[in-house]
Amino acid sequence: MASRAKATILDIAREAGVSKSTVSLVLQGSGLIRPETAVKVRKAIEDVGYVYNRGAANLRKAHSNVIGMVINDLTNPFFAEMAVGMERVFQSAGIVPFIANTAENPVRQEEVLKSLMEQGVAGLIVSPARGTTSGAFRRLETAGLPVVFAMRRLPESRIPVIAPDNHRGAWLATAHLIGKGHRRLAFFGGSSDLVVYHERLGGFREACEALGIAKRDTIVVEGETSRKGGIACLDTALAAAEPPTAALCFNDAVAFGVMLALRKRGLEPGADFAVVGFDDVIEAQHYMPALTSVAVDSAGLGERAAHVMLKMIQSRTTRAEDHIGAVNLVVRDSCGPNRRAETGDAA
Amino acid sequence: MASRAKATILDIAREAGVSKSTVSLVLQGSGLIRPETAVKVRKAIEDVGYVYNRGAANLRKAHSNVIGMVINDLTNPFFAEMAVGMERVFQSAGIVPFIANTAENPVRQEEVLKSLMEQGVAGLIVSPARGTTSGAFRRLETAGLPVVFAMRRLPESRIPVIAPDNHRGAWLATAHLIGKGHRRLAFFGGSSDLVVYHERLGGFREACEALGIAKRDTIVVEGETSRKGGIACLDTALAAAEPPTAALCFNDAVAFGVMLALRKRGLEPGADFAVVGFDDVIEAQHYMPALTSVAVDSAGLGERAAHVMLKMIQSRTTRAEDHIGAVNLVVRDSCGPNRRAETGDAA
DNA sequence: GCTATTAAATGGAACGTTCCAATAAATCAA
DNA sequence: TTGATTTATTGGAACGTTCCATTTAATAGC
Repeated sequence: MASRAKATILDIAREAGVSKSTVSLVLQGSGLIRPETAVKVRKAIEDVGYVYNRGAANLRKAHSNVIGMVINDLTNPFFAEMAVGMERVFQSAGIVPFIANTAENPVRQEEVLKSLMEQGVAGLIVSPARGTTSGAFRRLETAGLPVVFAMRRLPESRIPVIAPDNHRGAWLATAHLIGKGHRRLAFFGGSSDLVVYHERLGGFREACEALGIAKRDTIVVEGETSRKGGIACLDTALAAAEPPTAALCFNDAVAFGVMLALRKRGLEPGADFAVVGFDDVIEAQHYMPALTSVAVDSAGLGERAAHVMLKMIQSRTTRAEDHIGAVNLVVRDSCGPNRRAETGDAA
Repeated sequence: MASRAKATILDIAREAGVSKSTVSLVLQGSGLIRPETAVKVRKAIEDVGYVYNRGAANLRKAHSNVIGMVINDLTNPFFAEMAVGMERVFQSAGIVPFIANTAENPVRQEEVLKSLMEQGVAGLIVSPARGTTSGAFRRLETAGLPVVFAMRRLPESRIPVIAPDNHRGAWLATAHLIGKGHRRLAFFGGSSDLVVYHERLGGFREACEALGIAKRDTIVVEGETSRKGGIACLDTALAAAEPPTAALCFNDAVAFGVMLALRKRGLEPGADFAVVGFDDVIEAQHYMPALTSVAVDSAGLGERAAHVMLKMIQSRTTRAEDHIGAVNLVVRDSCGPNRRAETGDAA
């Protein structure tokens, strides 16, 4: 009947006519108490509207069952899917993940990290915000808290990372474009303060070199990793003297922007200009034309990251191996007719 | 430096040569301590790698600065945007929101709610999972915790709700369709265990009646609120003896599915069959054809909900007024040529 | 009947904070 | 000087749990 002050274990004890220790034992499902007593206690718990105070408990136990997931952009379905993947495995491990969004803001990230620590989380999975300084994680490392990075890494840091094989993904996509006969290629979107950017751009560059595209026949346009960014990139690139005929985009979002901008200019994505995305979000297959993209299995990587975290917590270590997830190119319609359907005239 | 055991306020006190009370005062920025002392203490805090234990503090203070946001589907951009809107206002109020995803699973929701309560949150904003029983919130109500529902409401519950004007939105959309000359209309997607469903369907029904469409010329197909669901709905509807020529969809996701299914049948959305969505997610304007949809301003509603929560916490009440957000129909290309560009031949 | 053994329940200290009441030191009024 | 006032600091109790060491009750062995 909801008395004003919050009910505690002592209220239950009084109600049930036992000691607080007995109640505590019941709460943790100990087999030491007589079944009838347990029933009586559980009834009292129900009656007084008790809610367990985990903060008080952690004061003694020191080991909480919550872990924090710090995500740089929840509105990007790519990261949302990753988060959901993580949740799945934590749930079945009886761990409650709390998600916090940083909106790519390092200051916000700092706050969020602090809060999560104060709350006494058992571990942290972080997809760092753009522009994060590695100093931000020193404190967590010295605190001995298990931390793993997902999707993104920091330049010089010993924190384990779960991420896709960005280099190879970019390589595959670039090779695909070249295989379609394109000779002037662009790399659109992203910015150089992201390690991922260098990985993907590196794959692009290496594929170009290996397959005989001169560096002067490539153009790299940095930009926001959003539709808006993609639109801007295309505009910049097409203004060049010898504009590219195909682009590898940092991101699916950028790719969508590029396709939009193409249409606006009366150009048909696929036929007049080839575009490849990266991440393969669900929308990719539903766009017109369907986007060819590098699939990275974000949910799978999320699950992987969660498993690594669980293992770290279990073995009370702060070290773990990096995991580089396999990628594969999903060929759809945004680079022109599909190879299988072709007679093979693409040089 | 990282000594093994976690540093406490007493370690700092020892390090700085003051009492624990002094450290506590410094921690909460009290003006009572001499500046030089404060500096000394702050240095010690840094040196020992101290992390504040909010659990212990809450044991005395009882008022925490974290609130929980329980979201039914984070992978739906509509809800993700709402969450981000909430975050914005909480951030500037110095409150840390923890997000938890229920994936439309009432059992999961129960767990998440329990965890959040145990963690001692100051309030809860919930977008209830499908099939939530109102009993799930009784406990929270009796615990005297401020709770507000966002976007969705429960059948018989006195918890304040922040939601769009679903009835009016559906009415507007339906009227638009009828104004375009359609005489056989469909309502696609959603299921009757959602209150929102009844609101939107009600608007649809009322508009039909008011504007002279007989009930037998309408068809209502329940279905998943996803692309997949939309595809299924269209298939069902077109199999009818006198199939509809236009549809109001429960959801943008459903609408995307319907457009996809139309294309697969060689029908052109807009020209051969009109479709209107609901929610107006960002993708709506980027699809081909761009989707006409009822804009509900999810981020704005999120902000509104957060403000209501803030006010409730401040005034330590558990009551608040409902807020019904204005909606408006954003006319794009999925219902055929735009009125303004027309000569007016649509009957 | 008496002691051993097992089973069930309990009191008390500890966890890391906050905050009240108390002290100590410095300043002021006379 | 003495007492009053202000400023800065401090000890200790309390918050709601857990868990160890103990007590109490029940059962068994002889």
